[in-house]
Amino acid sequence: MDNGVASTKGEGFLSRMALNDNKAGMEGLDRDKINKIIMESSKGSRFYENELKREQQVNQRIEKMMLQKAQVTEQQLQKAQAQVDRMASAVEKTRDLSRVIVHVDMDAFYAAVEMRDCPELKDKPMAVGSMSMLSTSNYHARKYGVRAAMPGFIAKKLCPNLVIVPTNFDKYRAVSDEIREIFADYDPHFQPMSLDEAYLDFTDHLHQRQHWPESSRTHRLRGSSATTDEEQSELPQGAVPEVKDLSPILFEDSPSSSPCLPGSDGIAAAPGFGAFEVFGTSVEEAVREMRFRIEQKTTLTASAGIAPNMMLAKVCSDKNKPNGQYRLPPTRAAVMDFIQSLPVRKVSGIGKVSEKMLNALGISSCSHLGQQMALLSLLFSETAWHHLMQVSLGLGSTYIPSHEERKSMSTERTFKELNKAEEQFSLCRELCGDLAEDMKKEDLKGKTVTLKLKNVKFEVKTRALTLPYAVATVDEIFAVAKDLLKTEMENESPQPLRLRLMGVRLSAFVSSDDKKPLQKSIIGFLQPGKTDSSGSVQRMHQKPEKEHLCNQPVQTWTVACVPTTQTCEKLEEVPWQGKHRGLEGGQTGEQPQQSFFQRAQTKRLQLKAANSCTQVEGHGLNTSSIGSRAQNGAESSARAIESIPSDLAENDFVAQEEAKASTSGCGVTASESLTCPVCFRQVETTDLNAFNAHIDQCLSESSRPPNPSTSPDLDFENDHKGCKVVGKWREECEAEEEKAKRSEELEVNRFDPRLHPPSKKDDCAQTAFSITDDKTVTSQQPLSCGEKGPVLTCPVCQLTQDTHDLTVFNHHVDLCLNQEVLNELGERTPPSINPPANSKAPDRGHLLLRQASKGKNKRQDSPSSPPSKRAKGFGALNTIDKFFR
DNA sequence: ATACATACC
DNA sequence: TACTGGTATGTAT
Repeated sequence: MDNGVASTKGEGFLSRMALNDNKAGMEGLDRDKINKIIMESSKGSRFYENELKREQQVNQRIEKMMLQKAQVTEQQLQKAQAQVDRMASAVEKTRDLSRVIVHVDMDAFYAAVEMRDCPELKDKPMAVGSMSMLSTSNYHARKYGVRAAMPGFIAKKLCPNLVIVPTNFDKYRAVSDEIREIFADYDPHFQPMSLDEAYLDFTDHLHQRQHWPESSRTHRLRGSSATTDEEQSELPQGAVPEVKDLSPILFEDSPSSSPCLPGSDGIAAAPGFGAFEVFGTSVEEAVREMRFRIEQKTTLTASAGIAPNMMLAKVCSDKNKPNGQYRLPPTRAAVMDFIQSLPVRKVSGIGKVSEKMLNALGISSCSHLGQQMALLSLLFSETAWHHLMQVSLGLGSTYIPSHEERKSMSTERTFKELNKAEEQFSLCRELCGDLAEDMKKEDLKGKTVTLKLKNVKFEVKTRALTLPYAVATVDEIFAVAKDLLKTEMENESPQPLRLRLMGVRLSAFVSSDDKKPLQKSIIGFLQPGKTDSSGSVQRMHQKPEKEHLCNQPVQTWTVACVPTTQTCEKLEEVPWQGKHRGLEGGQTGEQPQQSFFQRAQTKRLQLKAANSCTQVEGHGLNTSSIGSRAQNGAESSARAIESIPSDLAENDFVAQEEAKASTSGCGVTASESLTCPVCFRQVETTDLNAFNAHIDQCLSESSRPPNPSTSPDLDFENDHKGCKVVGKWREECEAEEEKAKRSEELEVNRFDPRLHPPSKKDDCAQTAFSITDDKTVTSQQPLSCGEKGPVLTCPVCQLTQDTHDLTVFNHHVDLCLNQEVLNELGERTPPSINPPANSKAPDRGHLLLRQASKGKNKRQDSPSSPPSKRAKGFGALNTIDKFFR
């Protein structure tokens, strides 16, 4: 506004507040009038004030961008253009039009369910939600500008007759289960994005379908029995018109007619009734059939998009909404034509803010996107402009990635102002309880606790702390969360926190046994020669139906642009359940014959568990120092490794791969197709540019750190013979392996002699085990090196450690254990790996000491002051401490 | 690692 | 009576 940015759109009000008429059912509305009402309802509210602030932040961001743009020289632009062109043509070669991806989306789902169950509502404008917030609205209501994510009270102003129905998730979930059963018939590995939405890969179904007899493509109209029932009995009241009547929503101007209406193709005219419909073998017929079955089963309609990739399918499903479908033919011409006029905002992943930034650059449609790519590459981050380039070319994921394990779990609640410390703490505890319950259901533990606070001015804060161990119980979570909360109170003191929302989240999951992913990657790295086969074995474990993917160019990095939202509800289906499949038999404690190292590992895990318990109980926590100490050399070196691939992505990958192929025994394979060292699939090209582009894509995804929870550490369970193929673990192993292979630097980092223990023996025979039985030793209260404490002796290298910090100590043991594995495997591995036991290492004790003290520096109070004392130190918070006695 | 912002349903 | 809740990811520090 002041800076002239907002005026680029010619609107006098906040763009963030304005009606989003992007969605279906919102065409041809009186936007100005609606926006006026929205503004009037909002103006002056704290919410509005906060939106104003955020709007200005966005404007500043845009201003900054424009300044940058102004400084771009013609020369830079030309250079960028050349790069963009090269990239584009390389990426172009990875285009795959062979898959048939379908995105299905129920029409106004919650509202439709409610209307179905309450016919009174059918002709009325209605919405599901509350006076505070609406989840969705029916199409009647949309005509008034009433839509999802709008507060009910504003909706009421737009449409005084609006009926608001409270949400009933159990019901939606039940319906969702019904439609998912149908989805599974077309793609058993369909990916639900929420209760009402899913991606399906129809490719396989269509191949089979070609040979299906007509009877298998015949479906009954509205019967109580299953739709695939072959029985030829006539329905008592199966007349065609009734179908339309039963439909919960009347779409007068629906772009496509209901499949069972007269006039549709393939109606099987059972005399007089038309009780059956036969569907053809084409994609469109198959999708129509699926939608038909959904409607027959649930009385609800769905829309679908058919396209060669996920991004396009998503856009297409919106095209003929409601109750319609749209197919984008799998030709480059059709795709490019479709893309040109597509508003950027329609693309999943480009939201309000991105749209506004692009608009400021004169970009509103995808054709502009392509035209401005050079500029975008200079102004946007690499991931961002790569994504935009994909979009501009109409590219997207051609396979539907299965959801991995969840990465976080949280609970949050909004309430009327809460400003009493005691109430805030008790609420916090309640939230922790809820979260703990949910965590238990999925048998998860996490190391990072995040507290989220929103004050009455709608300002949101998050405060996080990462522990050296994983937690899951109320007490454990609360022990951390309450300290985070306390800290915030102190910061605000003497004013009270005036909260309107509080939330608690757990992340940095670790499998229930608190295992670590790091070690197995080393095994994977060392495993000789069987990379290719193990790759496919893994895939058979994971997703056998996707074997064909091996021959596909996979635009892995575009996955990031695909919506990855789970659901709105905690009890939603959890695809990640069963992630331990195939691992159960290999748990540490169940091994009949454990090696010394296995026992050591077991013991260490027990120790960790014990620590978590001790820490939660009693001793006032000094949690603020824990997180900073969680790092040590091992972890930082792991991070260094992970950062390498992205750096390398800048260079010529192929050359490096080829150089290494002889020693690593993998990488470039046959002459007419190349094996991607990241995703391990065959890329059917001999063009190195195309191949490099493919790898770049894969890298930008794989350079993300692996999810610890996907990788229970089986290094010892699998004995030291190498990488056994066990479920997902293998997948991780492979990914790590690939990263490791990429550079000699990796070896340098990974096997930095400084990280390896000297092999000389120490005469101190005391083992860690006897020590760790001492319950006074916890990583919670690390003793500085100068302090007296039990001596810690590494059970592997037998050396006394110059630390009393169990975190540091455990990492040392980890390293030693790794070393053992390396030594053993090293005998069967190319000599490029030095047996580090022989290397002359700098004083390890010194190294650890340095790390320990680095952590100590971050402590806020003296290490010698017991945490319990510190907890009592808040004069202003006496009542709080009392509260927690 | 932490904080914040953006996005999706 | 006055603007959600759950999850993921990107960006900056």
